[in-house]
Amino acid sequence: MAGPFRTLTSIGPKDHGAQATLGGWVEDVRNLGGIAFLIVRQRAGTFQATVKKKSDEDLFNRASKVVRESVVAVRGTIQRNPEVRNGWELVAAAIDVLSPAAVPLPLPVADKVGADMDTRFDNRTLDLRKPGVRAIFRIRSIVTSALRSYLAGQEFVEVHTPKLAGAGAEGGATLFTTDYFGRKAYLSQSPQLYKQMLMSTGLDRVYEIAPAFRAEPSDTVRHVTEFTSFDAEVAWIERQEDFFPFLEGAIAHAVERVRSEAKAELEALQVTLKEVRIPFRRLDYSEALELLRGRGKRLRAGDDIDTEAEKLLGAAMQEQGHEIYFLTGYPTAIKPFYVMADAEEPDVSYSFDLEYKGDEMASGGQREHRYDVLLAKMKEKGLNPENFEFYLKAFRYGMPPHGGWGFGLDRFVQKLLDLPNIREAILFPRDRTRLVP
RNA sequence: GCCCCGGUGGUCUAGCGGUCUAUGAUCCCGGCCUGUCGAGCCGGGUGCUCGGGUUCGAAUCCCGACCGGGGCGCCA
Repeated sequence: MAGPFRTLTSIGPKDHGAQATLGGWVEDVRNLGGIAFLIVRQRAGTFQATVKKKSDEDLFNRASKVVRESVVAVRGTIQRNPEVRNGWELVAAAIDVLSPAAVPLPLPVADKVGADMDTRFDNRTLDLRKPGVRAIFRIRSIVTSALRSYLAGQEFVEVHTPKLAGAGAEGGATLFTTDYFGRKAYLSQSPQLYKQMLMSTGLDRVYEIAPAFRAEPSDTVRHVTEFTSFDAEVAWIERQEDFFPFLEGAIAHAVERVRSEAKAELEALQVTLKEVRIPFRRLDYSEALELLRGRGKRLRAGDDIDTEAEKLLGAAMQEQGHEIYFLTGYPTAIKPFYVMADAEEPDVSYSFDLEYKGDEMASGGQREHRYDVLLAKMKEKGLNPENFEFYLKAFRYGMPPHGGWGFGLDRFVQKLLDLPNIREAILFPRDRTRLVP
């Protein structure tokens, strides 16, 4: 099927002499006096349209005046030419400006100067015209596709839980509120409660890739107020390690797919991806404290691992060849009510964080499925069970043992591609100050 | 929320009390050029975030506001 517009990738020197119409954004106009070149950008790269003054002076004059970044359709003859970058050029017979670009551009697209992040996000659609910026989102798409196909192969069901909620997940401090026909509603900060509820139904392996909202006024390169969470929950486990292979497999598969399917994008970003070896290293909390002590950082048993400690551990693991590792056995006291405590040592919980290049990618663990214990822990954490009746109901009539994780997709893409800021991995990021575009 | 740093043409920057009628690049406009591909050459164009203060004199120093970048806390 030959549409009116040909893609650059469908054309080569073999088409020598053929008529074609190509569309794109004019990246540059070079008028050399008697000959002019339009460098036109498409999804996959650029092609050159050539106009000679002596063959069509009117066309030559109009071509020379096209404003950069305008959308044009160029009709002409494909001419083989080894001197040209693609090995061919389009000798133009007609050039239509389908949509002119205004002057000046608020952001340089193909210029030799950069732009600040703020300027770029204010003009994100122009920013995304740059091949390196777009490459991030082609890769992100491969990642989500790989996660889905891997888990589908493990008999997971993809689910979608509500993002408007009448009660918070684990408290209330970090929730955005909104008006719901005169009632107070919240934007979901996590699918945690819902995916657990599903474990009581027979949909015993579920995952969800969806937005989560946090009203934390965080101001860092790894926090945004709206992020994409890759959550999963697995029932019929005996210990949390039983579901680790699913997370490991999904990540390894995603990296492999990116390595094989995004070679051009990785090159545009100047990123080399190493193969991910599974299983990942498991580092126990107490082992981590000892390791930190050896590096001059003293934490008392029960303390949370702060950012400095996290970076130190990351460096230590990296030295041992572990770019990615599980940090297991966090103190029960610093974990939410739904995590299960160790049967032998109740101060230690069946929980973990997944660390990647010094940053937290995921956290999860085995959940408390015993109704009475769950209820007691909820009260212990100062939560009112009445607000969670809808959730507790799922535990009252038979809940299998289960566990799962929440994994930050944006953060993963950031670290995978060594991006300096999580916002780079999000098309239209939302942070403390940015709500537009 | 706290701490550090910063706001100069459309964009990215130099300057950090007078000689700033503000640097350079990119961009835009005009001119030259028939093979450019980071095109080249010549000429021109646009700017000190805002409000107070210090000073003979402020882009430059001080205070405040607003905006931005980074760190911490929190976490995905």
